Amino acid sequence: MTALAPISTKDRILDAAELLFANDGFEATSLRAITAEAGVNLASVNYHFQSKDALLHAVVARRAGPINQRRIEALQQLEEKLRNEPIPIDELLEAFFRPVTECNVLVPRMMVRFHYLEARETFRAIYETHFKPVANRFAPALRKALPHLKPEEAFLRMQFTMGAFAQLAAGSGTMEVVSEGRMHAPTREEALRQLIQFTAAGFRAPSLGAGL
Amino acid sequence: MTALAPISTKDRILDAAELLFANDGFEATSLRAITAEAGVNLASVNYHFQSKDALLHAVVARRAGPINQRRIEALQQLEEKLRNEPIPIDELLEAFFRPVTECNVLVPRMMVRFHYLEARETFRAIYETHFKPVANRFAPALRKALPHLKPEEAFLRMQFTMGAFAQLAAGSGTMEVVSEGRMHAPTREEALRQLIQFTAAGFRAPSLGAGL
DNA sequence: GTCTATAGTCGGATAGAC
DNA sequence: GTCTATCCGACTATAGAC
Repeated sequence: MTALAPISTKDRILDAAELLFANDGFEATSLRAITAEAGVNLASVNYHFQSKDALLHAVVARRAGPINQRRIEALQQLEEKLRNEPIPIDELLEAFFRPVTECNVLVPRMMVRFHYLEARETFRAIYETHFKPVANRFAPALRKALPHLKPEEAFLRMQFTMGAFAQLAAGSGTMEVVSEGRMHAPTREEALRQLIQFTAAGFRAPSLGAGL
Repeated sequence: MTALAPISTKDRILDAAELLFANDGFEATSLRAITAEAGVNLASVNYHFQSKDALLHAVVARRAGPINQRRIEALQQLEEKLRNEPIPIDELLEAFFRPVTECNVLVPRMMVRFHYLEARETFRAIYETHFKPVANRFAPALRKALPHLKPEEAFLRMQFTMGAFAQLAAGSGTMEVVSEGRMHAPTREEALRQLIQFTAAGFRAPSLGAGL
């Protein structure tokens, strides 16, 4: 049924915008490119959404909702299973990242752009709305999992982790390009396991103590 | 002497472009914004550089040359000191990242944008010219330092590392913003040490073996 | 809801005087 | 080398017919 349902103009626009925002960035993507990709009329964007900025919000919101819900569900399951005991860092990381890797590939790439590298005010608003609440939900469990780290260290390492993930999400075919075809890209599952292996070890590394 | 030397129009443009490209991105930065920031005439950009793309190349080239030279010098010193023995991964990482953190803060932020997230052909060319040669120079030492990893794993972890660094470089005041003022940002030296601590531990983590 | 047509703005780049 | 003035294309957004 869903497979046969006709795709509305609104959804065609959202799909095209997601694709182009993820691949080319927000500034570099024109509404003309989006409507051409979607096979719809230029004016329909301003009819269904009010502006390019509002379209961006809609594109993010469509994906962020389900992802964040599954993140929180996964965290709740871990909390119930371990009842007050600290959740191992690799399980926390999996709860946070698996919901992202399991959805459309474009989404993480797009989110990465928005969360970290586009500087406009719009992206700040998106961060506040869609990312911050989840981060706050995970923060206490993260602190309990990392008693050996000072808050600043834990925070910095969480940033490193987000960056490592971003790198993974942003790169489409990076491995083939850089290695000039000698290596094959990992599957999503392999990449996720490698990410967790790498970042969990980073989190477990001793505190640097004095200084920070 | 250098402090009193008058700043040429060309350099004023390069400085302004670096600032704005780093903060707002290439697409979002207009030549008009650059010339306004630099306090020079609009037409001077097309006089000194031929186009916006060529200006971008010039902005990157001015910084990438010295940085890469110091990276390779640091690597050579390690190679001479250790004579055929593998270089510890944390020393390799320091040789690679310290030259970047020691220059103007804007540069890494800008390079991060260009290396990973702006999709245009221009950025590919910049990568090929300024980044790939250094990566190739470091690659053998990296392999020797990581005998427990398969090539694909080592490569993937190097990507994670670049992402972690990118996150650090891209965020100006991220820690203050996200923690709502409860934490202070680390100094550059602290941040570098934390980055190396984190990523070196990630590299040392056991291979995941089968699968990848 | 979907189109055409266009307003109004801003972008990169250039011509030509000084 | 530096300016003013301008071309011309591309952009977002909207008005108004259907």
